[in-house]
Amino acid sequence: MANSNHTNQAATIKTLSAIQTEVKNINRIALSVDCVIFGFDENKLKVLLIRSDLKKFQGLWSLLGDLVDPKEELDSAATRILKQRTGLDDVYLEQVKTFGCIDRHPAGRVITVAYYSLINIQHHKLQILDNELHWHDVNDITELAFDHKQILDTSYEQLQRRVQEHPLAFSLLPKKFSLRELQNVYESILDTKMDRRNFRKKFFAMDFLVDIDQMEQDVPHRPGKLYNFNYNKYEKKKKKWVGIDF
Amino acid sequence: MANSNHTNQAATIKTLSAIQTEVKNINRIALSVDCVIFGFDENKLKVLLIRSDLKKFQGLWSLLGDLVDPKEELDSAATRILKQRTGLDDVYLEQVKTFGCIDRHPAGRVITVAYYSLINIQHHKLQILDNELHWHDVNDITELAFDHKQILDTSYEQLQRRVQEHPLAFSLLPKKFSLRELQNVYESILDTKMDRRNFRKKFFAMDFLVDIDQMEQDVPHRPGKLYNFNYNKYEKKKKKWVGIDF
DNA sequence: TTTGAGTTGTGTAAAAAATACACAGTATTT
DNA sequence: AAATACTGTGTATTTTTTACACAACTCAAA
Repeated sequence: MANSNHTNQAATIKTLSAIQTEVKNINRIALSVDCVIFGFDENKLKVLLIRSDLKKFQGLWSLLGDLVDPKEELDSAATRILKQRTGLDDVYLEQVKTFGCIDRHPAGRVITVAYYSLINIQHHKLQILDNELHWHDVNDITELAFDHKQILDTSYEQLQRRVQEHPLAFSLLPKKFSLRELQNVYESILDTKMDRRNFRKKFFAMDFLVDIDQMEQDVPHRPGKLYNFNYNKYEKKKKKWVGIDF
Repeated sequence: MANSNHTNQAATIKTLSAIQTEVKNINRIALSVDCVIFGFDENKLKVLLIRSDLKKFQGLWSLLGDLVDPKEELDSAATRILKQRTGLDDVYLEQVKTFGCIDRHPAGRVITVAYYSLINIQHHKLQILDNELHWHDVNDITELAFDHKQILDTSYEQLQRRVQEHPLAFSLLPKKFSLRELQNVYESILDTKMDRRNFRKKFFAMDFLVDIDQMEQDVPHRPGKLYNFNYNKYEKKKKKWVGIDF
């Protein structure tokens, strides 16, 4: 096979300069990072999209992405994009998958590393003055530029799996939240309804919620208690595994 | 930020040729695929390694990888590497993560997409005549070339999670297997002991195992029954999800 | 042929977790 | 003052998970 840097002949040790020649001259591919930025508002899971800046996709929305600089770490590129677009750093960010279809980008071979991030829309609202940048209901999206619909779907599926096994939901909420808000996050991400009493029982039993002795404000009904999530306690007590279940 | 292909100024539509110029001239990075090939033998989880063909890492073992050709799909590159090294196609293969540290490769910026695959060592034994290619106990590995130890660790952790939620274990076994062999796979991957009767009960209750009415041969003790895994039945009946659990 | 080693195959009782389910009380709006 | 929309709480039932023991079988070695 052409361009192999490993062979199965014993004792074929390549020099570094030979490899360098290969790396420099032959197999170079453009690399981008795309961020699926999730938020939660109006009891719906949202994703932040921008109008495509490519003529070919004019009118379509796309994820927030950028080329990776050759001197830039992947995670740093994702963090940079987030910071540029939302003004936020210190957000939950996780690599999802790398998408490398040959013809996914009209400009040539561009492979992209997808990340998703979870942000608290309230903290962020100020930043979207730009009317080419908008929050969209995840479930209303049918078409996006490039292969971004596929990237969104994959990220959403990963979020659905992860949110059940890790305390991600809190990243979509303010530091103080009511149990109803928390349940709404789960119900919208997982697209299901849960029993309110059992939901409460479950979270109280976990014992990671801190009752901060405050009540909701400005709700048009009886206000509920507010809680924090205690990440420290979680880190100490989190369980290792579960069992075989498929 | 330099090289941005998205801006937050409304109505900035880039032409395709402008983007093409960027992609061609600036942000090009070499791309490779590395495969973590897991096997199961002697009641241990194994990984297939090759002696590094780079002088800098002479003596160290490394994962099986190669540069991706600009005209090659990522999955195809992984499949190709597997076919080259093991002679097998039609194996379980899954993308794990992309590793992009700036200085991970001595030849310059090379980012690598890691895959893991699960193969049945028996089917494969013939192919390793090459004494630079060897199966190693996963748990005995302390150092590898490049950042391959980190890639292995990440892949192994992902395998541990996945094997509990998906029927992967069967890919490490022959089509016909005994329940003890199956339990040994789980115990070695998860590095734990399980109760034999409860293990059996669980798998029989799932109802995906087919009793093929054959017995183990050539075992130095009372032979057990052999089973197949019924993937069709699994695909039809697999559960959607579980619940909040962390 | 006997014995020891190493395994197979099987069931039940107890504990833990998940589920289903109803009503009185409180803040807000009209 | 009435309507709305939520809060907060407990129990009984079902399901799942866990812990645990023994007789029978095959092979290999004495």
